[in-house]
Amino acid sequence: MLQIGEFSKICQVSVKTLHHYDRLGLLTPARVDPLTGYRYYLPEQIDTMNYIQRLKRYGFSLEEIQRILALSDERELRLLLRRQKEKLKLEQREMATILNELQTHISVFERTGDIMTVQKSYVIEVKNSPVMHVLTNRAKMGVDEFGKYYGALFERVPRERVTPTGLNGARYYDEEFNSESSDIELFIGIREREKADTVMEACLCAMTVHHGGYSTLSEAYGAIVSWILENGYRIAGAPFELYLKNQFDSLAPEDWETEVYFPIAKQ
Amino acid sequence: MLQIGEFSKICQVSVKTLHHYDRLGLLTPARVDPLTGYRYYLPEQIDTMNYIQRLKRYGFSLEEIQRILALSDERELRLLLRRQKEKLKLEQREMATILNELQTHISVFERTGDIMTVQKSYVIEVKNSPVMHVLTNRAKMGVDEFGKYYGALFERVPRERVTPTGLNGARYYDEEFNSESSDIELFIGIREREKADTVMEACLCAMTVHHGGYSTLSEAYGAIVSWILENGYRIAGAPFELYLKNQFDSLAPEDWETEVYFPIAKQ
DNA sequence: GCTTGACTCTCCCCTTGGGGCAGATGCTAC
DNA sequence: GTAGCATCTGCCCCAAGGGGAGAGTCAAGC
Repeated sequence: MLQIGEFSKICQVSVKTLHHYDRLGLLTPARVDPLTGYRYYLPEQIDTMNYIQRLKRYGFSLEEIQRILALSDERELRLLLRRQKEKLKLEQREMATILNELQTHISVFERTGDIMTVQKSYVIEVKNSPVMHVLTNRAKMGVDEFGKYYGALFERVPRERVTPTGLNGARYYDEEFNSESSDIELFIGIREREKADTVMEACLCAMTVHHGGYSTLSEAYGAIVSWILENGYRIAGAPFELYLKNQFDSLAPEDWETEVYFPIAKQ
Repeated sequence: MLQIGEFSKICQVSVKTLHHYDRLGLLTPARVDPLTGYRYYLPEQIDTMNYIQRLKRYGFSLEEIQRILALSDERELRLLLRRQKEKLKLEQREMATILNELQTHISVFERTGDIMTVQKSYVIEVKNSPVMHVLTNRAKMGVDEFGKYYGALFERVPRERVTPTGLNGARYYDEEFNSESSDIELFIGIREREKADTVMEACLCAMTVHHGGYSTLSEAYGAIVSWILENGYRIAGAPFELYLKNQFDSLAPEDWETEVYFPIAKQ
């Protein structure tokens, strides 16, 4: 039997951590002296501890680790490991995108000497939005469910024998930016006016083109809104985006292009 | 002037976050009504908010961001951005290593059907440690200062005209594994017995070879210690490691090799 | 047998970046 | 005048522990 200090040294974790895991029920000592409360561990528990540390490195939370330890189904475990791998890969790609963004930022900063240039370079245009015949799908959704809802929308294309124009986008009705549940209307442009759910008429808009991944998209929104406020217009409707170039064109995030439109009217 | 709700929508951050930033002094509203406490923001503050979100994506903490916003020195800012880039790159490399580890784990698991195999594959040997003549440097250090202290040690090689054998390692005296401050003795093996600081005599050891990066090294320690406890030996001295293959051989972490030695004696 | 120092216990507060809710006002429109 | 939002402050909560206080425990030395 090992005292907590010895066990902690062998496993290279702090005593605090062992207390914590005991309290969570994640790794309870083999024996706890009922009089003194001293914790005693068995050598076999070193393996369990190493396994826990390993799963922690893989990015599982302690709660998930606890479930994994209690798991008897081998297939389920396999599934969880694979899913975690995909999650790590995704994080890695996101980190690569951010690194790219940071590199761009540094270059622009060193060239111009202004730290804000990189996010102020939006050219705002006032023009009529294009007329579009669209299939639409409006729902309360989280931004992570975008793909799911878009999929459902695209399934209608062959079924209803329509021809996509390639102009796809989304309109944000309640702009709370909850990110977990917003009122979003997805749409895909089609040629056939008579088969469309809606015809989006032209309307006067302030718009700009956003280059890059969606994490910086709010900067485009900010740029347009401040332009509107500073130029004597007011927002006259829900804003929408058109996805000109994105991941479905097999492009890296830094090459994506998105048009952001805000319907406006003179004050 | 914008109310907090409008400002929050434009910047796509929650009202809670704006309250939080106000309390931290990170982004204070341009005007706060002294009677009602209502916060009012200027359109220009949208840029600041976007800048903050950008720095947050780059991985700066809110405290760091506050310092950056207060910064007037352009060179210092450049330095901070570059340093952050290096930090992100390091994280990215670490994530790649972990992904590799996870992939190996999944393969071994699918081949053997046992989730623990991958960390139980240490072959423990009982043998005499090699006799080594070494230059040593014992100090309280954090694991992240390893490189620094090793550098100092290697500078002595040309100065004292000694010939490295390529057997380098470290001995851990106080095995608290504080990771921030441990009593560690670094050593590099040399040919010349008479010029050595210490001669490490052969002693009976339980040892194993660890393959892979150092994040899993504690599993080797755990494996040896449980073997010692289960086989009627006791630990008879401070353990040490020999770095056979590592980053200085331009190898990826998964190809590194480390020998771990624990001096032992019969119970 | 006593003391000393090392080890361990529980309990409470702290960290980061906010989220959620309660109860109280404020603002605006009808 | 009042209904329905918007907003305010204040309090507790999350994960994964860290730090320290104050008290009890254990083994060794005298």
